[in-house]
Amino acid sequence: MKQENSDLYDRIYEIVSRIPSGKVSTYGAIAAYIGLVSGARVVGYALNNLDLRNVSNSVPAHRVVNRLGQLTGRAHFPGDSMKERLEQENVMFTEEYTVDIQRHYWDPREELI
DNA sequence: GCCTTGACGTTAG
DNA sequence: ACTAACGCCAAGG
Repeated sequence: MKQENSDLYDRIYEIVSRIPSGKVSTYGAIAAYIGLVSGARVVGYALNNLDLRNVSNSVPAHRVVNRLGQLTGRAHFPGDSMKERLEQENVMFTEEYTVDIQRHYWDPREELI
């Protein structure tokens, strides 16, 4: 069965919304879960459209970081709300704008476990 | 309708 | 171990 573009975006938002508090996920993990091998860029683009959809409050995009744990999307957030948000979740930061991804890494399949 | 850019990731040197 | 280039999908110009 073929998936429409809208479904792809919706799926991304759904997975991101499933990220538990105090945990972070990566674009690649989400992309891989959907079926995209190296289409992690699409995931980022989808989150960018979040602002256009005005659902930023429903989708914790601040919990999504790259595989290095760097807050690459912090520039798209008002001020440092992304970093403060993660700190509010007791997420440990290895650097100013880098979270301890190896410790707080969360995979979409963990909910299945 | 073609080309460039982008919240990334992997492989090669 | 670090740096450079290529690849992927989607949207805007």
